[in-house]
Formats: sequence, C-alpha cells, structure tokens
Amino acid sequence: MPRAPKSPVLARTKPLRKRAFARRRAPARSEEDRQVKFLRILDAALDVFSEKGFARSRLEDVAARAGIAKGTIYLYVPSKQGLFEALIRSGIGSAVEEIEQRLAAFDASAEDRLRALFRFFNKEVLGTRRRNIVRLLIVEAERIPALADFYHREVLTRALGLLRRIARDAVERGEFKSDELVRFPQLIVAPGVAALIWSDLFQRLEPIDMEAMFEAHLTLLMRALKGEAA
Amino acid sequence: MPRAPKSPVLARTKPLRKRAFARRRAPARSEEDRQVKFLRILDAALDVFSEKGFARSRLEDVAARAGIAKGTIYLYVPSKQGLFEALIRSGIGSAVEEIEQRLAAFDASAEDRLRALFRFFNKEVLGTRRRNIVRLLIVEAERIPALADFYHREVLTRALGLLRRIARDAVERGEFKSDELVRFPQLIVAPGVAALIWSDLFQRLEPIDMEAMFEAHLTLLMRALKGEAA
Amino acid sequence: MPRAPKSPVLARTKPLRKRAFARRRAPARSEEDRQVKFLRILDAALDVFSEKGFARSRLEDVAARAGIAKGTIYLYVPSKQGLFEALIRSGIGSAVEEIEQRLAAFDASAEDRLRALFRFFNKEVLGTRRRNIVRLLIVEAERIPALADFYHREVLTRALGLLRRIARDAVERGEFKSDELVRFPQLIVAPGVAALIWSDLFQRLEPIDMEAMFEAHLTLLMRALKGEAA
Amino acid sequence: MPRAPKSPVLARTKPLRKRAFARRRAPARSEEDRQVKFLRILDAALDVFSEKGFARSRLEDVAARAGIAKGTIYLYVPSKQGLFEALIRSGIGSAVEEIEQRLAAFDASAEDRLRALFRFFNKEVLGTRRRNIVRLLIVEAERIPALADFYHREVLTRALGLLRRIARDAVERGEFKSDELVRFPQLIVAPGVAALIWSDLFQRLEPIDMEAMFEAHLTLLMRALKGEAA
DNA sequence: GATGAATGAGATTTCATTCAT
DNA sequence: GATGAATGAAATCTCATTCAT
Repeated sequence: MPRAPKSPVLARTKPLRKRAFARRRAPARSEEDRQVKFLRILDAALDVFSEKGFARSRLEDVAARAGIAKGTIYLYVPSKQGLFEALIRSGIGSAVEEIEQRLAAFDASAEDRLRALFRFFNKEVLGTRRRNIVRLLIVEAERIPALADFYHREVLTRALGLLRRIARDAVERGEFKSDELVRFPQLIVAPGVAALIWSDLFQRLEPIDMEAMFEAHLTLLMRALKGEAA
Repeated sequence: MPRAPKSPVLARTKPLRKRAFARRRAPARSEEDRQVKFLRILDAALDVFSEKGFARSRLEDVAARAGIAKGTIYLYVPSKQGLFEALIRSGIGSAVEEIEQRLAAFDASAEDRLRALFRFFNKEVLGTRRRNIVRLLIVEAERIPALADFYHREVLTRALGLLRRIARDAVERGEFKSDELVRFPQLIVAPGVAALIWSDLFQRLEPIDMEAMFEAHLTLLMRALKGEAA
Repeated sequence: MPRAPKSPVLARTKPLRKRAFARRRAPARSEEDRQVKFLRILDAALDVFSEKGFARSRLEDVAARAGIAKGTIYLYVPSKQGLFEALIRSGIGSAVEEIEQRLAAFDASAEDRLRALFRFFNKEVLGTRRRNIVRLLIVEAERIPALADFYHREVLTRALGLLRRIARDAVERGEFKSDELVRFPQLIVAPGVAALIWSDLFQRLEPIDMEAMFEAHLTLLMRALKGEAA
Repeated sequence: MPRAPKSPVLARTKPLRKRAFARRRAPARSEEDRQVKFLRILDAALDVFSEKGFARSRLEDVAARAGIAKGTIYLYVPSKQGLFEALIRSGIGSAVEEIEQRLAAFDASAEDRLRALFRFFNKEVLGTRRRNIVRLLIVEAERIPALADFYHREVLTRALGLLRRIARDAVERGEFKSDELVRFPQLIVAPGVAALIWSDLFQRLEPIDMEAMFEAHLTLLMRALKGEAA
C-alpha cells in the first residue's frame, strides 16, 4: 500500500536502514495514563535495581519488567541516572510526609511517639520494598552528591528535626531527665539503619526479631532517660 | 597451575609450586616480594573501589595505582570479582582478630571494655580507609552471597559473640541489671554502623562529632543497664 | 492509497484521490492548503538539513520548525530520504528555469550575459539559503545515485548547455576568438562552485569579496577570449 | 588449568559476565608496528568514509576492513570523530608540503609552475583516494569548526600564499600584465575544486577530460595575463 | 487529516580478560 | 614473571517509522 509518490526521478530509492515495524500496545493518552505508566516504570526499576544494584541493572530489563520497550523509558526520564534519581525521589517524599503527619498529630508522651515511629518503620519500610530504596540510596549517594544533598535536605533534616523536637519537648516537660537525644537524635534511629542492612544481608543466615530488638532499644532508652529502675 | 599469593590475610591459600628454573635473568622473586606486591595491589584496589564503587572501577586504574601492568593482577586473583573478595577478606580478618585480642585480654568492667571498643572503632575503622571496606561490603554483599556468608561467619558471629559474652558476664556479675544486650548485642554497635554511613554521605553537609555521639550512646546504655540516675 | 503532495516543483506527481467524505468536523482542506503546508515542511527541512547535514537531522526538529507533528511529514513524503529528495528537487528546478528564461531572453553580448549570470548567482544562490541546497546536494548526491542523475539531467545538462550555446554563439559571431568555453563551459562556473564552498567553510575565517572575484574572473576570461590587451 | 586459588570462602563464585575469549592476531609491539597499524586503520577509514560518508559509516566496518577488532581503533583515537580528524590531517599535510617543495624549488616561469601544479593535482589528488579526503572535508568541515580552522590554516593559507607569491613574482617580472591572480589566487584552483566534485558525482554520467580542461584553463589564464593573441 | 507515544534496530564506546612477546 | 595490545560482548541512548486515537 504505497504511502507516497513514486517520483520518476527517484523511483529506485530504498530506505537507508530498516527500522522499527511492529508495535502493539495502545499509547497512553491522558495525563493520568502517563502517571500510571511512569509509576509502572519506577516500580520495575525498583525491582531491577534492588536485585542487581544500579550499575549492573540493564534498562532493557527494567523495560521488560514494566512491559514496555527500551526507548519508552526515555520519554519519561533523560537517562539511566535520571531514572534512578526519580526512583529515589518518588519513594521517599511520601514516606517522610506520612511520618511527619502521624507524629506531629500524635499528642502523646515521647515514649509513645517513638514507639509509634518504630512500628511505622518496621511495617512500612523494613517490611516493604521501600527498604530497598533506602539501601540503594546508601549505595549510590556518595557517587551522586546531588542525591545525598536531596536526601539530607528532604529526609534527614526533617526527620531528625522532628525527633529532636520530640526529645526536647520531653526534656522540657520533665519526661526525659537528660538531653542526649536532643544532641544526637541519630541514636534513636541507629538500630533502624542497622536493621535495614541486616535484613538485606544476614537475615537469611541469622534471623533477628526486629520488633523485639526495637522494643529492647526503646526500653533501654526510656529507662536511661526516665531514670526508672531496670 | 596455581598462581595464588600468600599473605597473612589469606592464610588458607595453598603454597605456590616452586618455579622449576629461572628463565632469562629472572630476578629471583622471593615469596616475600610476592606478598608485598599483592598488598600493593589490594591497597590500590581499595583506593579505586572506595572512590568509584566496584562496578565503575577499572582494573586498569587499579593496576596503574599499584604501579604494575593490568595483566599482572591476574597472576594474583582470577578475576575482578576475585580481587574484590580478596580485598574484603584482607581488610577484615586482621581487624577482627585485633579487636578480639584486645577485648579478650582486657580484664575490666563491661563499660570500660565497650568504651575501649568504640575508641578502637573510631580510630581504626571510622578514621581510616577500612571504613570504605565496610561500606563496600554493605554495597556488594547482597550480590555475592558467599561474601555475606564469609562476613557473617568471620566477622559478625565472632564480634557479636564477643559482645554478647561481655554483656552476659556483666549480667552475671551484677554489673548489668537486665539482659537486652545479651539478646541484641547489635544494639551496641548500631550507632557505629550509622556513623559509618553518615560519614560517607552526610558528614560534609552536616558534620557530627562521632566521639561525642558514641559517648552519649554509652552513657545512655550504661545508665539504663546499671540503673543509675540520670 | 497515494499521499503525495502537489507542488509546482513536483509537477509529475499523480493527483490525489478525493476524500470520500469528511470525518468529524474535518476542516475541508483545499488542495492549496496542502501545498502551503508542504512548502512549510520543505522550508523547515532546508533549515534543519542545512544546519546539521542530512544524517544528523532529526525529523522531529523538522516537524517542530514547520509547526506540525512528526507523523504529518509522512503524509507528504514516504521517508526521511524522500523528504530530502523532494527538497533538492523543489529548490533547484525553479532556479534553473529562471536562469534559462533570463539568459535566453537576453539578447546581448556573451560578456553581458555572463555578467548577468554571475549577478544572478551571487544574489539568488550565494546570498540565500539556496546555497545550502547545492551544498547538501554535493554532500549527499554520491550516496544517492538517482539524485546525481536527476541533478545532472535537470540542472547541469541544461545549464551547461546554455553556457555552451552562449559561448558558441560568441565564437560564431567573432566575439570570442577561441573555443575553450565551448569545450569546457564548466570553466565559466568553476569560481561559482569554489565560492559556494568557501562561503560555507572559510568565509568566517577569511572573508572574500565574491563580487569582486567574479568580476576579476570575467575580466580575465573576456580578455583571453576577445584578445584585448591587459 | 586453574589460574587462581579456589578460596574456601568463595569457591562458588562465578564471573559476573562472559567476556572476550578468543583472539588470534599477534600484538603490534614496536613503534613502527604501531605506525603501520594506524596507517592501516586510516586507510580503512578513508575507504569506508568515502563510500558512505562520515555519519553513515560504522566503526565496525572500518575495523573489519583494517582487519582488526572494533575496540582496537580506540587504542589509536579517542572517538569516531577523532578518527575522522586524524584521517583528514594525515592525508593533507604531506600533500601540501610536497607541493610547496616542488613549486618553491621550481625556478621557472609562472606558467610552467602552474602547469606543474595542475599536473601534480591531477595525478596525486584527482587520480587517487586523496580526492575523497578533500570531499569528506568539504562535507564535514562546517560541522567541525576546528577542522575548518585546521584546513584553512594548514592548507589554504599556505597553498594560496604560494600561488599568490607566484603571481606577484610574475607581475613584478613583467610576465603577467595584471594582478587579478594576486588578488584572487582562488581563481587559479577553482577548476580544480569543480573537477573534484564533478569526478565524484558526474564523471560516470558525463566523463570530462580533466587534463584537457586544465590545459584550457591555463591557456585562457596565460593569454589573459600575458596579453598574447588568441 | 493530524497527532505524538511507542517501538526496537542500531551505533558508539567501555573494559574485563587473554596471551604473544 | 610481566607486560599491555588486542579482543568483542555488552550496555546506553537515538530516532525513523508506525498507528491508535
């Protein structure tokens, strides 16, 4: 079915190269469709990156898992690197906000609020693929300073600030007798970080009951800070 | 034709077959020379891997930094992967042994021993390139199960066992009033892990006084366990 | 289902089949609209191809510059290659015809006619984007033999034939004393070709007054042929 | 034949990817070998680039024609672009120098020297693949300003300077009666440029006797400049 | 008729690994 | 034992072309 004139001048001209011919899938049209498809890509990327690490992942695999063609990814992100960054961003913002909202709204003792925090962390980070995002971040952030900056600004500053505020309130209200956690709110979450790494690397070799560990951690913290007897 | 190096960190390696005779004016390399050269390679590998991560490192760069030719690396390890594994193994065994010896020989209170442990960690791990080895391990271990196994067996089991023994002794002697650290010795080192990651990613953005943080951590732990007032 | 445009430069193209009926509120495109749009495409193509060369040009850019969508181009030409050919054809025929008409109608001495020719060339080719068409042709024609054939048949044979006739007339009338230009009319236009290339590549580095050069060229030619003293 | 230790730790580790296995050719060792191999690459590049144009040429084809592997090219040049530039450079310098030497040493009338120049051009440029280098240059130089700069500086300035000197000498000695060629030495070589393009594009359609054309060109020039009768 | 999202062949470039010297 | 030139698999990214809407 000719599409174009066979001009007498150039009738014999053939296409320079063979190019894509077949395709099946209907294109996404609405903005919503776009969003959905992009989420599917990010989802696939998380799968693949989690499994192989960034450098060893092939965009072709990401595309395959998302059920699209390689080139399609480039309609959403400018490069492999860009895909990675989008992934990190997408997975983080929401979680932090959720935590912020939960804890801010939570009008309770510091102990209860921290306990709630660890419950959330255990269920929504450690227990899901979000865990992998954090691990990917740890792995790649050094190489991509902008990513470390972003994470520090969007996540750590906010999260540690929140923890610090909780601790300071507790000190001011007399709930806590000393200020170690005001100075180093990192000490609150350190077991969370360790648990995250442990579950990726060693959980299969030596399972730890993370919930019990967090409970022990909080018990120690509270006892130390509230001055109760063991 | 085995080509494996001997080095103190690789004690189980089989001995080299002696060279039958020297070809041309072979410089009669001693076994010691071999080891020295191998250490130079590992050293270079640590530099390069630390800087770029495993996947993005080029053996050519490792060779260049070691002052040898690319091919020479293959006289010591069978592949890039093998080089990485040798590096991890070399950097770890010695440190753990040193810790074990120090802490075992240390006949003192649990508190003093933990304090010594953090001093060592701060000075000999956080403050040196060994930190990078641990980070590399975190990054790559998931992909190389044998490496996670090795690390778990050679490092974690021993180190956590040691910590657990310290905690148990303390409980038995009445120094500690409860057994959280016996059940979860990971809680002792969690801030160390967090500090390690922090110093790679965020120290430049928000420096933390690690020594002070460790001190606060120990203070809290001891207060909680010894039942002293804040 | 033929999709070819009609345009004056593509006179041999078959007529379009009439659209059977309008679907939705089809804006009843006239044949003229089609031609206008096609000219806009060719115009954009000339811009882009001139700037980047054929191989490095993207149809997307052509479409953008023409203010239409990528796919639309394929309603007018069957391929990128076809677009290029249409461009070459469109830009050339008219110019040659114009020259032919001007010079044929010009009843004057050979010298005056050649002078007029260079004036036209300088103003209508060197000074406009037509220059780029010629350059594109030089660049691509070897790869597309049909294009070289077309150009040779439609342009060179006619143009050189015209020049040869002028020279022959001049010889027969005694204006020229020898027949070099009858045998090699190429010698007349060679400085034009050189000027074309020079202006693309070196004019920015070393500007030449093309008009003065053409004048010198004609002066030499006339002196040589008319036998006047220097 | 094992090359490396099977450490107990990592005995099961397999190489990450399959990599190059076979190779046949003995490596080039001496500096001379390097030169020879590089020339072979440039030679192959000229073949392929001439045939397809730069953009459509595949390095794989260049390598194949040179009898080496793709990657080997990158031991000599940093990129496809770099290969192209090296090719242009290599083909030009020598020719210009040769011309300079020949003409400078040539103590003869301007006419004889120009005649010698065209003889050289016809034999050593038009008649060889050097012709293609010049054409490639015309095609690509606009896109690579540095290349146009280089060519202008290394070739045109020198060559046109030489021609201008010849013309000026002739004027001063009274051999030439006017100074057109001093002002526009380009007019001397314009037919050479035109011939070059003609032979690539149209020689197969309408062969021209280039030698005769150059002779006619010189005849006209000399007659115009020396004021002899036709 | 127009559109532009989607496709996937293809090209460049990198670099682990081999092995002749 | 050392070397480093050579290899070629593999991976990213581009963009002509198609076709559902």
